[in-house]
Amino acid sequence: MEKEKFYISTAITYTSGKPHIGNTYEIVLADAIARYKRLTGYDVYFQTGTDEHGQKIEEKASTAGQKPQEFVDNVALEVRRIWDTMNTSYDRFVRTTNPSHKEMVSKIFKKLYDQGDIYKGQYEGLYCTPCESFFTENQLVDGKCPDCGREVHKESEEAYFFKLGKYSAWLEEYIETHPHFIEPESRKNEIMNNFIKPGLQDLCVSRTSFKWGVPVTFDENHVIYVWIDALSNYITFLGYDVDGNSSEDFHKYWPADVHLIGKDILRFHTIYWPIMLHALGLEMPHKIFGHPWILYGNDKMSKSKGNIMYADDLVSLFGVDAIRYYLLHEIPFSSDGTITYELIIERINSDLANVLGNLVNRTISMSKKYFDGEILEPSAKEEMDQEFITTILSAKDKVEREMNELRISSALDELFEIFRRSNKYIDETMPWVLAKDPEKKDRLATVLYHLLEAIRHGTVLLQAFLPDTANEIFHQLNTENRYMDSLDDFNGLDVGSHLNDPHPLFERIDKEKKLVEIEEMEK
RNA sequence: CGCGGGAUGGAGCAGUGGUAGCUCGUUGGGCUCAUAACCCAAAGGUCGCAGGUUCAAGUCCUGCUCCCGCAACCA
Repeated sequence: MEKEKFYISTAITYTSGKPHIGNTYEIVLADAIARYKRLTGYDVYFQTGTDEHGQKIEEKASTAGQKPQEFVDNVALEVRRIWDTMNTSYDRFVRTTNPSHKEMVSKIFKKLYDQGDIYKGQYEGLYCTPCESFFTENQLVDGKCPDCGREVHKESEEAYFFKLGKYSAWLEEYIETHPHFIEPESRKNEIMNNFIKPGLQDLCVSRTSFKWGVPVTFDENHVIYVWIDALSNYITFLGYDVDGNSSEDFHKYWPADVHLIGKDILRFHTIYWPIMLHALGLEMPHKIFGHPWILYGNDKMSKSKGNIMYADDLVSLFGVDAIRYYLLHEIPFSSDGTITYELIIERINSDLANVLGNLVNRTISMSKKYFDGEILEPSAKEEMDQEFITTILSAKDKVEREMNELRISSALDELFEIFRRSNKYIDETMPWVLAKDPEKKDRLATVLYHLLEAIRHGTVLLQAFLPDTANEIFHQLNTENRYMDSLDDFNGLDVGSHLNDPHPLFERIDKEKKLVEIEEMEK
């Protein structure tokens, strides 16, 4: 039977600078979903990358004394390095400066122009001559240019516009008849009430104020609006062709199942993008999910506040899986989450070191001590085991339910219930007491089998979230049985096989000491 | 009255109108296989404020206070 496909994308990162932990959250979130879908048997296509055009980049490059291409090459490399540091399993890393992408964006623009969805008109706005920039009424500071403080004046210039208004009613109806198209729901309401219901204005989709972008082929003074360029990445890199010669991959994977994006760019993905697709006669993505932000304490991360955390620094302090765990578990589904060093340390100690790490360590140690690490037949089941086993077996469906709603944090909670319940089972069965009575040897072997098998169940699911840790546990268990379908039964470990030596998975962190260390480092 | 969200024990969050839950932290106890870890128990909440509907409201309605986000071509 052919596998069902699953296409997930992150937004492409704007290459104006190094991405911080908040930007990195998105790729990790997408990665957990992608890994989980692969684990459960989907043919997954996971795309991420960088958005490399626009005025801001042109300016940044110039400040850095570099050519724009040189500048974005460096940033893209940095982005990719961070994505790799986070151990994310994207299938393709795309860059909008790719020549075939640019060519297709031009063609898309041309097609929309030819069919009358894009037209040439006049852009009117408040213009600051020295800064060569247009501003809106709201952007002005005391009625003057927010950048230089000088007077602005009304000016108009030629520009191309996209007829959003024409599709306004269609979009409104589409969103209303597809309740899961935009999530979380609060975001949907925001978009509907603020933008769609009042009626959409035509969007200015060309610029003449800078050069770093995809040119309008039939009018060389104009550069295509960066969002048209950026959004197209979801189809161009899959092999979409405007002339009807799209690739096999395109037919196979489009429409996307999930566009995972930050809540700040929801507008572009829920208005411009669907309308573009509709105008091109393409299907809609199934779901656009606007994830929340990560705040440092109560503040938004920003350079001016000096409170930016970077993924690579955090990883060198705490390890990849600890950071992955924090991001995946601590950020709520629809409201902004918080990150601080204290919270990271608390989470590592209580969940990873105590609940998970210590469980694996004590279980394997007992097995080593009592049976030299050999896995023996669980031949002495007792009444009390049933409830334990049932709990372990039920975790898979609970995790599935949460993952289908993209509630990653709740899925992890359900998964960790396996480890929590196992720690309790140790106290209920007291293996160290059984070990003192030679007649209880079969019972002891059974208890240990149950524990090891429960750990294996948890670890199979854990692969989606903490892949390195899962690999290490499988190694210690000395098993290759890491597939989802092995979770329907409770007999996945080979009797007669031997465990490898236990190694702590996560060291407990001395909070005070670590915080001092971090403070020293930041000086 | 621009729109949307939020206000629940020390912290972070769940909560379909019917005895207020979870994780962490705190306190006491237990155990000793294990990473001072694990298990049990307890303390701790007038569920932002004021009204209303209902046999019954954290959950519905109205008003108010405070916090956050969005407000269009800036990616």
